[in-house]
Amino acid sequence: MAALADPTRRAIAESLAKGPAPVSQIASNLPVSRPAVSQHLKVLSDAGLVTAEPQGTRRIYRLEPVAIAALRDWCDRLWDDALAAFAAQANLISNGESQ
Amino acid sequence: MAALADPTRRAIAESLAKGPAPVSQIASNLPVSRPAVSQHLKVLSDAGLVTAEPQGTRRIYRLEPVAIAALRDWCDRLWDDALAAFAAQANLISNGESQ
DNA sequence: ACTTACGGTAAGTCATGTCTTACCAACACG
DNA sequence: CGTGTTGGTAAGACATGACTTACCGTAAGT
Repeated sequence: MAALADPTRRAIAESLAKGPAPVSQIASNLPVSRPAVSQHLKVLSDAGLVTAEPQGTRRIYRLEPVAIAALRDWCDRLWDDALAAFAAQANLISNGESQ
Repeated sequence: MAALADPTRRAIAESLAKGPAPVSQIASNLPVSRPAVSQHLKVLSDAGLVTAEPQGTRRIYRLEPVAIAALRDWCDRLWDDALAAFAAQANLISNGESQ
């Protein structure tokens, strides 16, 4: 999740969500140089968010759906915990809490 | 979403998911000083992820569920796009693509 | 084989962010 | 009305990270 902190990396992720692409194509839609994109892709790859498949001199990067699912699960857990805590507090109040 | 990049802030968010708390209580469960927590809370507050309610000398922070929902929506959109792209490519192949 | 395109890596610069200590304001309580 | 507690802010040290240019390896095509 820390891998998606950088706006450029989020842009890369959103770009790859629309379909796999080689490095140059990704870089052409971004305001940074190609080596910068390579470095970002390394971070995303280390985080397991993307995978690369060599195809001749090109490397086709694609988004890894299971990693996105894991991220969504984290959000869901936070959401559920927050709701449970809210419900618990609501019960306390409805049971006659002193404020 | 960039606000949740820092591990300490994620820990704060997870802590607040279990229920509202004043600053000192949050800081007592973390390996950083109280001012650091205050600064993190400011970032989270600016991002709309948490809200504060003054209560005497204390300030009770609580997680903002709608912000969590927005985060989850972002994940869902990424997920849906990735699946749609995958399905589109699968259709191309099944229709007899030359690769 | 030579050339060209693609992409990863190294080195270096520069900005951003995180943490600390020190200080100050505000509310509650004796 | 002083005293203690709570918490936000300032200043500064320090690390981390993002970007650039330059370079090199590798595969494809003529």
